[in-house]
Amino acid sequence: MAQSSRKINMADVARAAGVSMATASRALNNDYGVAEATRRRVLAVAEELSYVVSPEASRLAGGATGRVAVVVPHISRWFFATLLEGLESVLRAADLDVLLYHVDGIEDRHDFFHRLPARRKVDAVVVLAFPVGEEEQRRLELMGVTIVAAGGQHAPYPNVCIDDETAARQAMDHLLFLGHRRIAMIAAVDPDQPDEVQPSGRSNAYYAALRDAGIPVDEQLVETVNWGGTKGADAMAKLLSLREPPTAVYAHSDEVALGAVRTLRRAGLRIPEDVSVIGIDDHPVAELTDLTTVRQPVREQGELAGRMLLRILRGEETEHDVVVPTQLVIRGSTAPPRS
Amino acid sequence: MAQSSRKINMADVARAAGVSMATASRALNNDYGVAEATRRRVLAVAEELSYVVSPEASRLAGGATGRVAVVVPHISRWFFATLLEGLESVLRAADLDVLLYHVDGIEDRHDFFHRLPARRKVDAVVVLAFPVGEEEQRRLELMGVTIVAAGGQHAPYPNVCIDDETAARQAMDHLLFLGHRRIAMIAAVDPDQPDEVQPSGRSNAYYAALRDAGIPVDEQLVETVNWGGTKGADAMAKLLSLREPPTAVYAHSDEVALGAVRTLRRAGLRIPEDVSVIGIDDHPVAELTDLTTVRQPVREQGELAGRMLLRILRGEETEHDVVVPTQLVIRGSTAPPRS
DNA sequence: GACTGTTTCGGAAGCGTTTCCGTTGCCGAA
DNA sequence: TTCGGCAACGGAAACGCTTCCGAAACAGTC
Repeated sequence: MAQSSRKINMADVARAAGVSMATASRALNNDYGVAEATRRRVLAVAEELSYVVSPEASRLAGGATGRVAVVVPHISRWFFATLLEGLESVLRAADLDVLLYHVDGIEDRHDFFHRLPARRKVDAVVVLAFPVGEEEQRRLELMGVTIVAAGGQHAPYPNVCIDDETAARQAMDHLLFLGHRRIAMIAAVDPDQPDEVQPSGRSNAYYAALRDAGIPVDEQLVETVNWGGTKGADAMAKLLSLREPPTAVYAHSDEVALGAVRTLRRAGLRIPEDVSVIGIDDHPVAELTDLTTVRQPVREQGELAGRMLLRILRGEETEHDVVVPTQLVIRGSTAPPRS
Repeated sequence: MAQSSRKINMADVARAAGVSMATASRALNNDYGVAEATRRRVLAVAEELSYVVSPEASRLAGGATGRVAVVVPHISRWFFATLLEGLESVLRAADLDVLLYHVDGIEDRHDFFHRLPARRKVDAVVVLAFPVGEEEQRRLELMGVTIVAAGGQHAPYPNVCIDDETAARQAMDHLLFLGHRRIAMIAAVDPDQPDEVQPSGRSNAYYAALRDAGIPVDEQLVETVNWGGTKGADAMAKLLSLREPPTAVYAHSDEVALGAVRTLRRAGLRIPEDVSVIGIDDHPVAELTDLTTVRQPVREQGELAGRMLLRILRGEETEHDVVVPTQLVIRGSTAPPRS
């Protein structure tokens, strides 16, 4: 019997399970009003026939799409990719499909927010690792879908993130505790994000820590660069050209810190004997390069956001803001200052 | 007249333009068989009513889904994420949506090919950065959609990749040229991939290069580890415990190479004076750590795969296999052996 | 035993397109 | 004048689901 190969639909499943389409639909969607035995039978048949509902038809008829959009910048960078990885894993476990929207640069970003609302392609959107501007918020509202954020800072949506200020403070306090008083900061800004939404907790903490330690701020010790390691290297070079260079460097991220390390090494300086370096994130290469840093649980943030979304989608209550803890990881790039 | 606010559909447009739905549809889709004047009228009306076709309905009725599935392991690793980034950018520019399927581990992988969660949801699937087993190929066929591969090795589908053997050979030849004769290899295997599909070009080249140089193989100098940097560190430790340690180390990837570097540094050895280290990939951190390596254009591979797919989807001819070139990047981790 | 309430389930009406088949109208050729 | 051919267009059947509404079955209550 070489028939088949025809595309099977819900009617086939219903027939095979000996129920009506209505019941089949309810069973497949885990809807209310289906006897447990019936549901199981339908599910079994569906599995057997390796049937999947057509999202188009489902959506057309008024159901959910089973899709969620994930908006994320800079996928190729560890932090963002890892966040995505965590999120994807829980979403997919829940049988939701992930629509990936990579937005690098203001332009992309604008484009995304401008056109997504037109098409109702998803049940929800997750904004990963960047703050959402006001205009953009308005566009999102317009879609009328669930929204969740993660990895960025305080968002107007259910959100999971770290406390940047605390994390930064942990780094600074470690340096201070070691006895450093001349501490430089290499701040990183994302050139692809509008200035107004740049989170600044990591900078604030620098000043706060210094103030609390009674150390006057020397603005020469503060460098601001675009994200990315090579920029960190340049900044370090500038710092080394000061009459009185720092004994320790606090970088906004491990990548930037690594850039600084390169410059220091090339200058023949030893780490940590001559200069201490600390980063934030606990990027995998931090472990490989013996870099002291402040760890943030990245994958977990993605996972938590995913679970949060699931709960909301199910109509359950959920906390609005989740802040995950960070932790100082001491490796070989920090030590007390010489003398 | 506060009527309206009802969602307008193609029927409304057709009516307003004084044509049938059939004609409206054809006009909107730029199909054949519509008088120019009519088409313009329909388009004008649609614009006026700010009407957009419902993608769901459109697809239900027989159009393409406008989506493509991307299957990729280890997103959080630079190589995979970058490939994805390149692919996504061209796909999205072509107005295709990307459905992300992350498969880490045999299990995930099996699950994906077994359940084929993407079936009926996409027009094509792109397999990123891993070889597809025979059984898996059979499952994929089952979806009856276009398939393209990238970043893995020789695939039975249209494919873009580097020539692993050539790349590895470039690394080895560099070491050989510098005068090294005692060269170790730290080979990396992916524990998440079935053995049968592990590409081995990077290993083959080691033996071939040695043979061509007339250097006998010392199996003690070959270490095989799982992907990931810390494993590279362990392997290096083993290598250093040999009676006659290598003067140079060729690692299958930059990450593994970095692991080796850490061990060497901890042992107080200088790079490259005491030991040379070379990797493959040109991972961003290679630049930050002054690591000599063989660059492969990763983002481009993703982009090329995307364009290839686009061409196929449009029914155009396209080359079946694209091999992109690799290139030696000399930095500070390699030098002639001492004395 | 009649009645009410609760589950479980089926019929069938959409949802908004595309596309298969025709039909109509017009032009030039015979 | 008739007719074949062709471009332009219309009717209506899918497409595959969700959900409203009502029927049936059954349990519990007085």
